[in-house]
Amino acid sequence: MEKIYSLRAEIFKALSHPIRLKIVECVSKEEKSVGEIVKYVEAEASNVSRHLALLRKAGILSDRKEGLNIYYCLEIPCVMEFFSCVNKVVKTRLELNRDMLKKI
Amino acid sequence: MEKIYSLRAEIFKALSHPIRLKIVECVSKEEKSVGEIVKYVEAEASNVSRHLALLRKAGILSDRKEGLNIYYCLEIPCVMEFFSCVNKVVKTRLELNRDMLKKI
DNA sequence: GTACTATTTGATAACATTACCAATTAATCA
DNA sequence: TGATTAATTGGTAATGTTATCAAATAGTAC
Repeated sequence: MEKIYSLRAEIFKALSHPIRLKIVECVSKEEKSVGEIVKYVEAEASNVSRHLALLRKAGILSDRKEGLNIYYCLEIPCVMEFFSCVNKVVKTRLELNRDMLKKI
Repeated sequence: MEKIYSLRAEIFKALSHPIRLKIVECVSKEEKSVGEIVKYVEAEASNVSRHLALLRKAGILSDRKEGLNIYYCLEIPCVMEFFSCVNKVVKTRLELNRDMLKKI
């Protein structure tokens, strides 16, 4: 398997967790401190910290230190364009479920 | 965590494996039989079969049976638009690696 | 120096994913 | 019927991911 497919897969893997998707949404408009992100996603700080590190390592977020705070922002804004397509897939799946329900 | 983030994450998870990305590429232009896909991705048939099932379950591929063969095709063409953005991230990462290399 | 706050890291246990080989199903045809 | 081909499924061991709690780091202010 050519390496390029693995490199691409890593980006999708970085986006394949609900907390990480919520983090991406949180920082998509403007940078946010870790504290703000933790409040937004409603998860344990240490857990969020790991997800942030993973997103940074994948190249999706970048960070900046200022005093005690660390601010994260979306490094690759085009990632946001994924969501309308993903919502389309999700919608189709939910509609299929609804149609199956009708048949019961 | 709202359910919608988990549903979205499942789509990304389905795309987060090199073999599955190669499968998506393989069937993106026209439907292909499992045999053709197996040749294209150069992996074990049983392995490819499981990846195909996963992509179908996620709603990304659909399948059609004809005689002994099963044909898969891309159900959600907009997925292909992800790749130019993903390549951008990959390129940035590779450039960072190159720049680090220069400093050694 | 101590105290305080923000964030990350270590250790670990629970859980999920993957590849492999063998066995199975399903369709076709002689 | 049995043989052949295409594809999937069962079992399993190896590997990877995640959440949690405690501990550590790093910056600020006194």
